[in-house]
Amino acid sequence: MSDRRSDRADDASLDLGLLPELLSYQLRRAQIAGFQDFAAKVGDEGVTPGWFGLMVIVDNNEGLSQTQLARALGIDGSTMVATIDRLEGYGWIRRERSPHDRRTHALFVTDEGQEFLARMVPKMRAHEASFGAPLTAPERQELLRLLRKMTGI
Amino acid sequence: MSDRRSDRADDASLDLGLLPELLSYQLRRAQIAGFQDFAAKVGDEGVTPGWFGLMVIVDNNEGLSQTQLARALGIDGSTMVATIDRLEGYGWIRRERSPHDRRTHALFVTDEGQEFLARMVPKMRAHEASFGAPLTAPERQELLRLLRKMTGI
DNA sequence: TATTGTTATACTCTATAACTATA
DNA sequence: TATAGTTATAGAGTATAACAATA
Repeated sequence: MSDRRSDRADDASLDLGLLPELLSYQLRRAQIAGFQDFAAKVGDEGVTPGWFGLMVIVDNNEGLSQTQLARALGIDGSTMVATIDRLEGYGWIRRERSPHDRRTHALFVTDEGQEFLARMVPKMRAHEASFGAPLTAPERQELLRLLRKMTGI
Repeated sequence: MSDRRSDRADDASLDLGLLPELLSYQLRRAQIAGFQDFAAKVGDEGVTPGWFGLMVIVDNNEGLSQTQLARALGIDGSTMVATIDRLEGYGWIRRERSPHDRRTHALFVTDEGQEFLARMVPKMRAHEASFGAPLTAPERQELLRLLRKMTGI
């Protein structure tokens, strides 16, 4: 390594300019930090936050369609296909032709999917606890309130 | 559309279970909302929040290396190459062989890049204002404080 | 030996467009 | 005509591994 001080040396010295005062920037940083903590505490089966959320929504809305699920997650229906394919391949989600509208696939969490969720939920709560650990309980609630207020409920 | 109520009808009725109480979930939602507002208010030149942040960091740390920049952004050095290639192609960033260590590329914002930033920064502030509009000024500051506290400064 | 930047390659997530089966 | 799901395809963004130049 050079000992010339005219070369910038350690990364910690970088000046982030106006970034730290931007909500967008701090939100992105917090979300990345959350993702990394999730990967360490929850993601040992290769699961992502998105997959976890998808499983929870199907579990709480049995029989919903792929289109409804895609809308709830804000993604295109074509994107949903491969995701459900994989989750079905893992045996966690089951597609069923709806008898009322034979175009739609009603989605269900299988027994194996229930076991997966039963394993995940405590890990998810542990992740929440460790990720939110720097905050007091009222601060954590206030953060949730402010985030909800900003995005509109 | 079916009139059978045994089919789930409107997406608004979906039950999100434990998700709304999770910091990870609300952070992700807020970040997505922020990204969309950014795209509407700032992204008219096809720029992303990541590119904007990169330009700001180079602007505030002229002559830094690609490796330093990659570390500051938390991405791999190999990923940085194509990004700098494009930004160089747009004429916003300039690579220069460092005379002290001829392996490294010192990065600089070009005059055109400065003009780009001069156009972007006001748009970014407008985006911040509209995105944070549901919050009062003290709430916005408190949100920033809580996010910083959680991710460790 | 180690590091910087590069290339080749692959994987994930996302979208658009065209298609089919069905409504 | 319109909608649900599918397929083909493409574009970002990311990573790992191997490499040349340089330290």
